[in-house]
Amino acid sequence: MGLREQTREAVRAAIAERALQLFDERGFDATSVEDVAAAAGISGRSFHRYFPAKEDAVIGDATAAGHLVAETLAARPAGESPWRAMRAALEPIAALSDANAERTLRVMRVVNGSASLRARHLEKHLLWSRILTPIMRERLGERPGGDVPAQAIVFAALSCLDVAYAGWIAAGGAGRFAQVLDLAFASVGAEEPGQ
Amino acid sequence: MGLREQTREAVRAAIAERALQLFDERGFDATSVEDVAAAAGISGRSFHRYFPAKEDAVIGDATAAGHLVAETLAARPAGESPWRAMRAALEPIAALSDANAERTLRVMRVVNGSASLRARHLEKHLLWSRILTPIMRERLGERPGGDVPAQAIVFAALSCLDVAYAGWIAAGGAGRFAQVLDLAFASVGAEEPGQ
DNA sequence: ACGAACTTGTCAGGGGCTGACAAGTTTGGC
DNA sequence: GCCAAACTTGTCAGCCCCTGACAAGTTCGT
Repeated sequence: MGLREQTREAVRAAIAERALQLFDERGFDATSVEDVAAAAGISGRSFHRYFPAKEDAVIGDATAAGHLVAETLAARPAGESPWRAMRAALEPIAALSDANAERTLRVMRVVNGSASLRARHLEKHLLWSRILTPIMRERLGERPGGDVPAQAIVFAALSCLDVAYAGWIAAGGAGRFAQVLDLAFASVGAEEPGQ
Repeated sequence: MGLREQTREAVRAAIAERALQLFDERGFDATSVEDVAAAAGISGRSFHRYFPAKEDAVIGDATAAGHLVAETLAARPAGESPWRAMRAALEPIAALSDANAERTLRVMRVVNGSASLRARHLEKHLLWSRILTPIMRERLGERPGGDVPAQAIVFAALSCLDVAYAGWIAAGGAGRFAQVLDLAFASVGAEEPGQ
């Protein structure tokens, strides 16, 4: 990686840090891009050269995390039930969330506080599902109904992820996140799905 | 209902109709509020007096449908499994979708074609969940983990609803929507959830 | 050192949305 | 029918998000 790209990444991180701080203090909607840019010492126009949208300063890179989950899912043993495999595929996310509990809580608190951030967050799920659904379909084997079964499992799992985050935040970040995620999965899924 | 309120509702419906038509033809993002307003014979400012946001002309009243689902869920027999009860609670929505298949398909096609419309659509789920979660919690009885189990079931069910819509659209609206919804539910849910 | 590649700020402009205000219309009591 | 109150409408001004274009400055590889 060139030096230029390296500094660019550093500046990017600095802006994101400043942005998260301001959003947490004053609220996402009550903080303009100009505010963030000024706090980071750049122009408003330059902010958008680092982040296509205001929300992206909080959400971060969605693709990377998506592929991490996809690889984990693809590596699960074939005998494992779909639902259990999905839970396992999300383990890297859960582990990261527990390892960086403080920051994760802050981010998710900010995200949950704004409709446009929630929206952007859910678009991430849509992106993930496009990667995960083909893997899940292969795992399910021949079934009628096209992508519906695979997609239903994937989205239900991602819903569990979000519900777990909400529950974890509601508990003030007490306990391990992975455990809350387990509870969410156990509340929904079948070990042996019908059809 | 007063005469004034009646005409207001009629104008509202006319604008929504015109808007949906334009959005379907040119795309949601490529159509400005001004365009819709001009097509409806009003000013852009007046559009926002009928709809708080551009998206609302497509999405419609979210609260009404939410309460319909909530009432149906509350009326399900206590012995029924949570997952089966959720499926039954969505039956009014499915029935409406099948009864107005043409329009439902059009709306969902437009919604799926724009990120901001998808976002608005998912905010509706959030609203519904706030109504449904307490009912589901009561149905589940005493469980550890606060709202997590109830919320996980609710959101997983709403995910199935959306996946079913996507599947139905992908099939060009062939067959009954309720049947696609059944498939989605069967792919995910347990009759007897753990914990 | 020097040209190429990249970054930055400024300016201009489109589009969503809101508050304020004046002009016009409808409503309900008389 | 008449009139005051209530409501609707268009216009104007303004904030904010986001983008393209351009000129000025900086950095990189040779």
